[in-house]
Amino acid sequence: MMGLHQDPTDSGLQLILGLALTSTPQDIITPSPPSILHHHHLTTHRPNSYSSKSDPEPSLTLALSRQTYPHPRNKLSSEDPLEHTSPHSAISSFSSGRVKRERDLSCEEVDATETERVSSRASDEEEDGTTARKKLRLTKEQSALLEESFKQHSTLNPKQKQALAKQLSLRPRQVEVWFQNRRARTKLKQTEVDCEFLKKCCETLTDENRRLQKELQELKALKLAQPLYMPMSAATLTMCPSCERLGGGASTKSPFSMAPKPHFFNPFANPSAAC
DNA sequence: GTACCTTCCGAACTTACGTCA
DNA sequence: TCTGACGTAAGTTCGGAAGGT
Repeated sequence: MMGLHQDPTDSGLQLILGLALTSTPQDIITPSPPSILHHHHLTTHRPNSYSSKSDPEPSLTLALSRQTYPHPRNKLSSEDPLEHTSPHSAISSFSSGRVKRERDLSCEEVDATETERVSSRASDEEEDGTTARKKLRLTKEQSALLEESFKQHSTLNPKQKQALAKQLSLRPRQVEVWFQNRRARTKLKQTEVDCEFLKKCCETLTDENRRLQKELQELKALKLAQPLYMPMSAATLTMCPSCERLGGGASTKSPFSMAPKPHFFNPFANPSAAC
């Protein structure tokens, strides 16, 4: 997906913001219907990684995609009877602005009883009756293990969640939340990286555009200075102003002949669009 | 076969707490 | 000591997918 992090959400329907780095149809800005945009994932879709030197014309797009990856539930359905954690079915209780999830008490308290005895965190308010939300601070060891686990797989199935929770002396819900937030942070970070990347591309393209405009002006001025019927120096007319290399050769019949195919600038492969 | 409902899950968004400069 | 910024744990809402009827 996005080069660094394999995110299955990138597949599927996309709103592609192309940067016209290639001449492929991917450069076309494809609007998506509002219904699709409603639940969107702002991602940058790059078929190839940033550093792919083998890709002469990287396709850089900013895509709104719809997730189509197989749902985790499919592979682990009903493995975990404790994981009936539907937010829809969860009963939320409000008490002086503090909110608590009832399901943490009902569903996960079973396994939480042993773990919370060790950690004695995140449930103090549940035990003494107050509803003040206390902020859990994970220990270094817990964070390290979670990170390690996240590196292996960014999503957990219930069994993995249970095992990890037990190992960390946390509730499965806490592990789940940590992974959710971790995925969100990863995505945010990647989005920032992508944003910077797009900015740089935009700057490069702007510079290149400016240079080409200037080049065009020079050519126009040259054309006006030399009457068309006068014999012109082939070297002057076929010289690339960018690299000052003589072009054409035997195949160059007309000094103003156009290239058969538009030559798009590729900031990754060529420093100059003309050469 | 399909329309509807239920359940489950993840993403997105939001809130609130702890830390630190 | 106060305060605002920041990081992050946790709550809420919503939509999609799958299974059952």
